Amino acid sequence: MSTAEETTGGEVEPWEEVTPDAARRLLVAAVEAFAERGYHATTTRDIAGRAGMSPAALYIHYKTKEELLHRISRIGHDKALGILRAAARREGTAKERLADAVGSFVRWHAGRRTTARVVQYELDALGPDARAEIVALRRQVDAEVRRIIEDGVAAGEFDVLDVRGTTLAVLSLCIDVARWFNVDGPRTPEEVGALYADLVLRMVGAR
Amino acid sequence: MSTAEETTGGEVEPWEEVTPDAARRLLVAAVEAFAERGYHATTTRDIAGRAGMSPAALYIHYKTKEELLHRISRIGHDKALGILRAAARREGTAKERLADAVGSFVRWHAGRRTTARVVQYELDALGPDARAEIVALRRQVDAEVRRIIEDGVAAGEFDVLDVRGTTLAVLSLCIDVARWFNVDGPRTPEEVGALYADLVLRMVGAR
DNA sequence: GGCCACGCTAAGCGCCCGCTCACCGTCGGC
DNA sequence: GCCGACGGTGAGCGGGCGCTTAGCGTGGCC
Repeated sequence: MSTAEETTGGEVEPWEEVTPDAARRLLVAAVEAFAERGYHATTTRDIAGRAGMSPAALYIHYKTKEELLHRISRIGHDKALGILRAAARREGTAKERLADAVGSFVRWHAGRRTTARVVQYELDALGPDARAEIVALRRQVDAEVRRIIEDGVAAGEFDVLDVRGTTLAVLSLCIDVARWFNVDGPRTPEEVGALYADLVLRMVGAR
Repeated sequence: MSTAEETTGGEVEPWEEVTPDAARRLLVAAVEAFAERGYHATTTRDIAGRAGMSPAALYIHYKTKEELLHRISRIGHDKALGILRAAARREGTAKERLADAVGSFVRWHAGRRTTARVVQYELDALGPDARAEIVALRRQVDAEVRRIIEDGVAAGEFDVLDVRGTTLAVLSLCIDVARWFNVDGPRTPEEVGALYADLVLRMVGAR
């Protein structure tokens, strides 16, 4: 989890773990298509076309279109969870850790918006088994944030009435960035991350 | 805009303006189907079936499947905007108005979750003209919230650095309720509305 | 009672979907 | 130089999609 990977410029194509090369190109094409049009509105011909291959090539590397979504969702959630964990488990006060966690989580959702959009909003298109696996990962994300907030409350740093509800709201706020963030808009991922870190510290009543 | 309409129990079917009866039944069926599976994954046969009609019946009342989505989106946005306006334009301090606006807006997104889900998350499925119309309504929603925050800042009630950014975050927080709210979950729409009103007042640094 | 207007259905058209299959070019090992 | 393994293609299958059309039952009006 290097800092280079965590920055949001997108210089590092973050699908290096997907091999062989053709499988990665298909997966990147699928991410773009799913993010633009949604899973159900995307055709396998469109994905293959973006990857510069014939429709049949897709089925050499993936059993079905759904498997593509599953792989994207799995890898994306792993990445998001890793980023959050790195911030949550560093040294520092609860306030510092929460600001860091929200900042980096938001930077990822804004900077890698296409991936985040698929990961966060196409969950329902997965079958029951795959969905269950992803839901388990989401619970870990929730637990990570909740723990920071609980630490802050215990240390007297935060003033929170409803820890679970506030955790939900904080995550909801961060995740929804993937819906509205516009690459051509006036804000950089860094700016949104800083703004959101401040807003979340206010939400938890950080002193 | 009676208070009865604004409450979230769902006793009042809010599609009374849609006539004749068959057209309303089809529209209600479409809302349910779109909310469950998404626009693209919903078939016209499914909608007609839920309304107890043959597939062809749909086309007597609506030109296309997209027109159904457009009508739903238009009516839903009108409703959401009306609810927000009623709260935003009442008498009271900026703090009271903001709490009221967030509370009622969130209660609507939670209590009428199926409608809100379609309205907020299926925008991209509309064609360019219909989308432009809806986007204009969204700008009015944004302007309404921004005005309360500006009023509060001007009156010295709020402490906000970035008014546009904070407005965006507040709306994002409210809208995303439609994604995660679960009718069978532990929270009522009223509870979420109250929690969120408190969180938003913290975000704007209300004294 | 005759008749039309209207709401609806049964059947189906043309299209494009996800996916398959028979086949092919290339490249490393002997 | 031949051969199998492998990654890829062209063509196309079965099916379900959005939508249309011909025709039918019924209720209101004279």
